[in-house]
Amino acid sequence: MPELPEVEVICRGLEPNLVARTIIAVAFGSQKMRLPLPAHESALWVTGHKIVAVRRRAKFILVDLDSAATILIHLGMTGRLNFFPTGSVVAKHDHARWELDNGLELRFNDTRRFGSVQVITPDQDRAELFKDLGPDPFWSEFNAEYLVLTAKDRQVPVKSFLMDNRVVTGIGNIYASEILFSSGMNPTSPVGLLTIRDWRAIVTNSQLILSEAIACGGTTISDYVNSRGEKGLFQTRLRVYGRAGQPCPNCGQAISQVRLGGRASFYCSACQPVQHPKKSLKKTP
DNA sequence: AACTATACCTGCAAGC
DNA sequence: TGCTTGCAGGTATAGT
Repeated sequence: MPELPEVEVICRGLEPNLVARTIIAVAFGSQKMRLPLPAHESALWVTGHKIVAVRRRAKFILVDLDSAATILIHLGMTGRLNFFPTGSVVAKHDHARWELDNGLELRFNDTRRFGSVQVITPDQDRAELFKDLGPDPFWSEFNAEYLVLTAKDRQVPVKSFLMDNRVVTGIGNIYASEILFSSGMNPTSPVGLLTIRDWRAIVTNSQLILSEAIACGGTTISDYVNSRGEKGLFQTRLRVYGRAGQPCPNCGQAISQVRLGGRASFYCSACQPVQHPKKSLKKTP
């Protein structure tokens, strides 16, 4: 469900309602998640502690506590975080509940259970936790020079590359298609062929589209809602995602669909032509 | 090392 | 009205 904009919108919605609240009690469901739910002993770091910050790293939500522990939440495809009155009826797929000192409890609901909830204790190495994650699209480290270097001699389709956490975090299946459309790049292009100008366009458009999507409250295709239960609006601004056969907003030609890395990918074959190498890469014997 | 396919889950829509 | 099939916003892993 959620990519960077949706997770960011959820974080911003949670922040004023969580910071300075104390967690009174914690309850977990019994169903298996992608990662095991926190062990019982972890309650020591959570129960009776005050929330000091709510942050985002990649598609993770970090809830920092005054115990110096952090609750780390990933929403997977269908995860939601919403507030309910304490003691109200628990819904199907509610897997975690944090009771607060204001009569509300925060609930993590996740139909498909691809999400995760972890408690990071103060002794755990935070750098180690995120060591395989690339930069956020809004960081200065995400720039054309970095991308040229990282893509050098590689053949992966540029769309799969943009969705690779180790390269850049937060760009998922919807926004990858949108960013490449805005950049005039064919999603199948092998990354090694892109020029520094291509990467500059991709960096600029990534930041532009992701910030627009945040401003619109994210994209709701079927079930995404923010922390107040409201849908996003960016789905009305999608230009290619989910629009196979419909006219390209630029040139009117029918939008094409192709499967890359097992994911549906949308593009205009006129506005996003296939890349051709400028020079032959063939070695002369 | 780089790349691809698959697995993990539930729910929904489309096709028969 | 069922039943089957394929597909969905993510990511870790096993295999080529």
